[in-house]
Amino acid sequence: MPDLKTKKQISEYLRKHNISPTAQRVEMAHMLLKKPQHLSADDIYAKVNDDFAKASRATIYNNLNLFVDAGILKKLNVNSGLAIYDTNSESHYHIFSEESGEVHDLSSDEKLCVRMNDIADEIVKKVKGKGFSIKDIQISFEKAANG
Amino acid sequence: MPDLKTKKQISEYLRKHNISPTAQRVEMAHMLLKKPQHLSADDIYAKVNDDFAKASRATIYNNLNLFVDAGILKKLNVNSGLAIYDTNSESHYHIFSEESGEVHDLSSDEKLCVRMNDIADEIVKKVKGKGFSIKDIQISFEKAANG
DNA sequence: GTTCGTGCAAACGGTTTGCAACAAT
DNA sequence: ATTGTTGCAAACCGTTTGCACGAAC
Repeated sequence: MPDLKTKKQISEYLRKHNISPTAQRVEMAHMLLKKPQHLSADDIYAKVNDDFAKASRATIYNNLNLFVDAGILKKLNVNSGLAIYDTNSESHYHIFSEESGEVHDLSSDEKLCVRMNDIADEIVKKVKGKGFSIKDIQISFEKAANG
Repeated sequence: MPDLKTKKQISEYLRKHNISPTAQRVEMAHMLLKKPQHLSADDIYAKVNDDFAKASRATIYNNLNLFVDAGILKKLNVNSGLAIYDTNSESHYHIFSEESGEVHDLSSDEKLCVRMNDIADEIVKKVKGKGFSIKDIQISFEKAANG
């Protein structure tokens, strides 16, 4: 993850991914990539227009898809039809709540991450033999109950 | 899982879950519960109307929600906005493809299941301390690549 | 002046809801 | 007669798309 503080750095980063750095795209990338986070399209729309006020919903969606195709973002389908965009393109495992919609990287907890990688490796081996590879592992949680 | 072959058995089963056994509901439950399977609402609509021809989409959706609330079915949100209904209310872990939409129970592979339960137990402990419990673990795969 | 990006509004697809007709007690 | 269920069509919500306007090389 390169430093992406200035708009110049963002522009270069986008160009490196074959995306021409328009004002809207730079603004989006700047907001998104300054830290690892999980945001819905609507969150992104709101945040971008909070301090810029110049990107329509269509543009947000178009550019999010562009970023995803370029590998800058990951699109997660964690709960009921709402897409979440993950600005950390390195971590692969997620824990989330269907009720609240919150999403966390499992890798932020080292002990869990190690074990997740263990189990993932095992699954990867099994599945690979059949011509597939693991794309993501998602764990959903809920408040209390069902212990 | 009780025997659910005859319509009489289905009716009793529904009543046991406080659902009055209308013709449409019995027909749906009969088709759904005869074996463990993962179906979309549209699959269910098509299958039910294949050999019965008398349940509208609204009724399918209404009754699916009823079944989910009663704990007869589990609703999975595995990929892009398409709900999948799981007739096996016992297994908790799934492996699925976002491209094709196919879903499998991880528990159908014993070795994976054991390891999944190991890791799940560990995660459950961690998460429980914070007032949460694990609801589901989902693993998504894709064809080849990214090995 | 051609190419590419944007913004609007309309379309889309899966799901839900309001309401009138219809059982079933 | 009341209660609950169905079916239709319209509404819904997140997302995509068509098209005309506008910016950039």
